[in-house]
Amino acid sequence: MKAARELSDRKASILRALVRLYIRTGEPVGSEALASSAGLGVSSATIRNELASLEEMGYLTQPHTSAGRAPTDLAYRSYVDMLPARPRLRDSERKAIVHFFDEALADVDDILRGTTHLLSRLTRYASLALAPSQRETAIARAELVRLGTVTLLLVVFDTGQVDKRLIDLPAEATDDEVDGISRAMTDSFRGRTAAVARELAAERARRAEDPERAILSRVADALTSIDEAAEAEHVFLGGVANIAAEEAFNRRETLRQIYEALERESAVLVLLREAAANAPLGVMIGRENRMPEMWEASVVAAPFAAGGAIGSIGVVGPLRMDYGAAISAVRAVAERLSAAVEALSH
Amino acid sequence: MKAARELSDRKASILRALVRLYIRTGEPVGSEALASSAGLGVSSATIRNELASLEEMGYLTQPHTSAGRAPTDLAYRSYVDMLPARPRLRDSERKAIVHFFDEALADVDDILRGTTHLLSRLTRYASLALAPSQRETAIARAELVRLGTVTLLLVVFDTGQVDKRLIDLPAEATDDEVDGISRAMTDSFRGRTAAVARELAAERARRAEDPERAILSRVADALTSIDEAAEAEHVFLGGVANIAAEEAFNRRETLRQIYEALERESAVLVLLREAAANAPLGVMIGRENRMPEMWEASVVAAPFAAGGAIGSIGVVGPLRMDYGAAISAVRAVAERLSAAVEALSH
DNA sequence: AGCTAGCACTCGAGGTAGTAGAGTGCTAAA
DNA sequence: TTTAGCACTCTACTACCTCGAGTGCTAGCT
Repeated sequence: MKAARELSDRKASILRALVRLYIRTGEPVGSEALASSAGLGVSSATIRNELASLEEMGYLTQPHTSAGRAPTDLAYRSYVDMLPARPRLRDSERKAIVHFFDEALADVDDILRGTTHLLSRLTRYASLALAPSQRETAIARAELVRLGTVTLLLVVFDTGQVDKRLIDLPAEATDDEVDGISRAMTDSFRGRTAAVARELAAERARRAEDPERAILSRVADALTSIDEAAEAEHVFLGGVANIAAEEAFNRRETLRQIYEALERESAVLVLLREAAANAPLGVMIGRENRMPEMWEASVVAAPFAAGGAIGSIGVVGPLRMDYGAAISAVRAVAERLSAAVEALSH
Repeated sequence: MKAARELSDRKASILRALVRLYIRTGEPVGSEALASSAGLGVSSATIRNELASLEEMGYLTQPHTSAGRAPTDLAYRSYVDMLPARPRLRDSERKAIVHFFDEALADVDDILRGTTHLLSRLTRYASLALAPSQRETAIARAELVRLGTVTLLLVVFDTGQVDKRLIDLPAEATDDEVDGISRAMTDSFRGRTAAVARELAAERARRAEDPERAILSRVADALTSIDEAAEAEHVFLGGVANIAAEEAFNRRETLRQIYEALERESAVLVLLREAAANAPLGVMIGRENRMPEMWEASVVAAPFAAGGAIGSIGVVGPLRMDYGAAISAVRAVAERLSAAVEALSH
């Protein structure tokens, strides 16, 4: 695959038409089909010459000599880069999106869960959502709740997200002591991030006597864990059956790998974070993905704002996905989502 | 398919051997293969006669005249019923299970999430878990947390599970009023189920003045929702890539339907609840499942005890799953799981 | 009465051969 | 530089054949 020099206008038009056709049919496209499709105004022979040239440049492949050409990753990349910056959305889709976000009150997690369903209904691809990192989110309340033999550290963030850890308190701690520490925590942690709260707890532990010392150091450990998990725990998937339904994933092994990757939260995290790195929207095509399991797939993702933090949503489909539709859907949903999530915190 | 009369000993042996072989190879089994397999002590001709008879009785099908026989659902059913009541577990598996449950402290949801991974690693099938219904679980703490414009109703159950709902309080409610109600709630809801708490809130709302009346009636609404969602919200899946990897699901459409069903929490709920209805373990084979989407699959599931409530875990695999292995794994994990969850609440 | 060896029969899997047609690259003329 | 024309290539499809796995049935044996 050679370096991607600038394409002539005509090459670009031909490439665009070819990719469009290939996305629709999934069959290698021949020069004749291109000539008779929308007005390129040149004969099939000319197109043949251009196709040979495009192939040499690494944009196309030929399954065999007497077949048409299929796009390479590079071709999809050019195609996507040539798409209009703000593609139009069908009315019915716009309506579905607006309707969804008019719905009942819910917290960020609920909204995101719903968003994945919305996105996969709109696009017929699998969809992903990554909640804004709670690392930057302030704690609204933190407390200890005694349950039988164990105790629960409960942390409520300003976004309405809740995280919790079981901790094992020393047997000699009385209910009153625990309640006292809980009340002190609630006051001093409010408005801080989990990481800062951890430091506060650790420091106070250092200066305290047992059992308070023991309790606070367990709390600090749990807060470390909460801080670390703050990103990973809130990954949502929707419409994964669309992957199994997608005929472009014709090899069993491909299918398996994709499902395996989607099941690893850490993988989804990386995928979404990289794909949504560019505002307002990013597309990762085939081998542009760092994970080999996703080399047969493309990801269209967009970040959304939530207070200071950033979340992201996206869809996963085959290389020959309908990029136009996916981009407009993801983009429109991300915009509405930003608005909805921002509204939550004001 | 005729009624399943009692099988002669020889028919039963032949059937068992055939199913075992078919599970291993996935190919229709012929009389010769059966004769040369483990000691039935009769010739292939005799076996042929028996096979013809078993086919007439509805236990076997023949893809075409010159092929061997494959088991029907009925054959799998007999096979499973013939399996030893308490199948043995391999040492390595027992060790993996014990090791898993020795792990760190976690709440019911975390344990179940981990359990699905454990089960699908052990069996190479997809696995499901359904948390014990919170309908019967007592509330350990309930409170209102103000977040910007909205307010969060937070409910912590004795099992360590947490549920929450955003509610929209009347603008005229002061922080003090909300705090007062929150404190009163915490005291009066402790030890009650969500449904009972709802009644308490509703009744108190009837006797109160605005804004308390408004607040309490919103709380009652949210509690209704929490009570309703108490079962549905805690469904866990693991190892779903195993479904895509399973070559027995050779039709695209089958694969799609299974993924679609597993994505519907309500479907998984029904599936697990029905399959795990019989203690210590239940098996639903193909068309025994109520959902047509699952007619190409089997479910092995077991209930586990959690205080008064019952949860369940299970695996989903092809009709020709290795029932022996699946049953022993599910059973062993369910037993350990019961112990681990019970330990949490004492 | 039940079992089994033997055998004719059936039918799909897999190989070979031939054909149609889609698509190409090249050449020569406009 | 473009294009009509054409020879060439290669797959998909079909028809046909053969092989062999597996059957059901019959006749004889225990």
